[in-house]
Amino acid sequence: MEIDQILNNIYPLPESSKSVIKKYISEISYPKGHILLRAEKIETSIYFIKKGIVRAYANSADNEITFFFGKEGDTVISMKSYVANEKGYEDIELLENCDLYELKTQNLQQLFEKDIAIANWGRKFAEQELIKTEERLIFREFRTAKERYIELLTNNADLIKRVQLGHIASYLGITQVSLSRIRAEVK
Amino acid sequence: MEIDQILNNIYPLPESSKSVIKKYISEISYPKGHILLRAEKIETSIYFIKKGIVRAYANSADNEITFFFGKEGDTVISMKSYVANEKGYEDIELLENCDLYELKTQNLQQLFEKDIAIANWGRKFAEQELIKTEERLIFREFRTAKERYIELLTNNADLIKRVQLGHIASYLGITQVSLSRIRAEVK
DNA sequence: CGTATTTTTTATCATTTGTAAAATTTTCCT
DNA sequence: AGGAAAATTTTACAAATGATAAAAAATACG
Repeated sequence: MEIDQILNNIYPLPESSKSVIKKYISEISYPKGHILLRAEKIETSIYFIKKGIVRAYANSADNEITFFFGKEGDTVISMKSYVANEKGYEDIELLENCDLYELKTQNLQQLFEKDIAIANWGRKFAEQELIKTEERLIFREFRTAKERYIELLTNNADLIKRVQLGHIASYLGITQVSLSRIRAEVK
Repeated sequence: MEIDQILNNIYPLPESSKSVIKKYISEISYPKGHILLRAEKIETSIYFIKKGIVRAYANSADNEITFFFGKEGDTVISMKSYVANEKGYEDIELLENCDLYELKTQNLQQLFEKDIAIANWGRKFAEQELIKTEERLIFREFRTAKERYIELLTNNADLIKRVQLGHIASYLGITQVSLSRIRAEVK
């Protein structure tokens, strides 16, 4: 997906503001398996996915939980670094070879102070991510694991094809063994 | 909590921008039990809590889930109405008599287009809500129900005193019976 | 192509959480 | 204060999910 479309999907920008942002955006590719963002670091870049798929996961003592998948057109970001300039809680791993657009947070922050259209673009970006996160938080509680799987299968069939089931299970909030049971039932 | 402090806690605004916002803010009180925002409506106001406590809950076929508590200094908002101008998924119920500051969304949206400091204030507001929501989504998965209860007890003791346990249980993602079992253990 | 590695499935048993209903306590109202 | 209503706790049982181990299948790679 091209950068113009990605920026516009978040919030339509006047051409002048868009070309200002684009001055600070560069393209970069990394191979499958690369860790793009790290939980222990204050990250200084955000990325937009041109091609490929990534996952965000957080670790506690004994287990690892995948809580986000990003694909073409999605933004990859350590929200904690971006918002609070603090270490995040997530690693981001590339699940395929990826082509990315990179933007330094610092440059974006400066644009927020100077260009009101870009400030509102940043506002819309946060608002949209917020809606998505809030919906996930709420609707997870309303559905059983099986229903959540079927919903993912219906709305994001490609995700299930492109991502290994252990990560999907974690994203759904169940064990891989449970997911396997569900799949046997649903078939 | 006074409106100046509430606005500033989100993001420090220059005096000029703050007085512009304050022109559009009025005070209003409602009694315990009042439904401030409704799921079936596109809401046209947002509120800041001067005094009192509220809960947001969503309904599905058979059950109701509380997913947010707001108290002094917090913002009460139908995020779906505010962001997308669509019906939300939540009702907001006042759990005590409340004193509120009211701001019409439409007025705020107009200020976003004209005043860059206010646009960045709106951006920061969404970003901070996003961080809070994301943390809840992630860390819920890492802790057992008992750990989540103890955490709430430690960090929000007043909430447990001010809110009935059925709502607390729902917020923690468990049944009231489960919470009762946990409380018997923890005591 | 064949072997090693990774991923997925299956089976068993233990634990957690839910459902339903009754008992108890607290709150509210006159 | 007294009684009704609401909230909370307790109990017994059922269902869902987790943990563990091992087998089967798919994939990677020399």
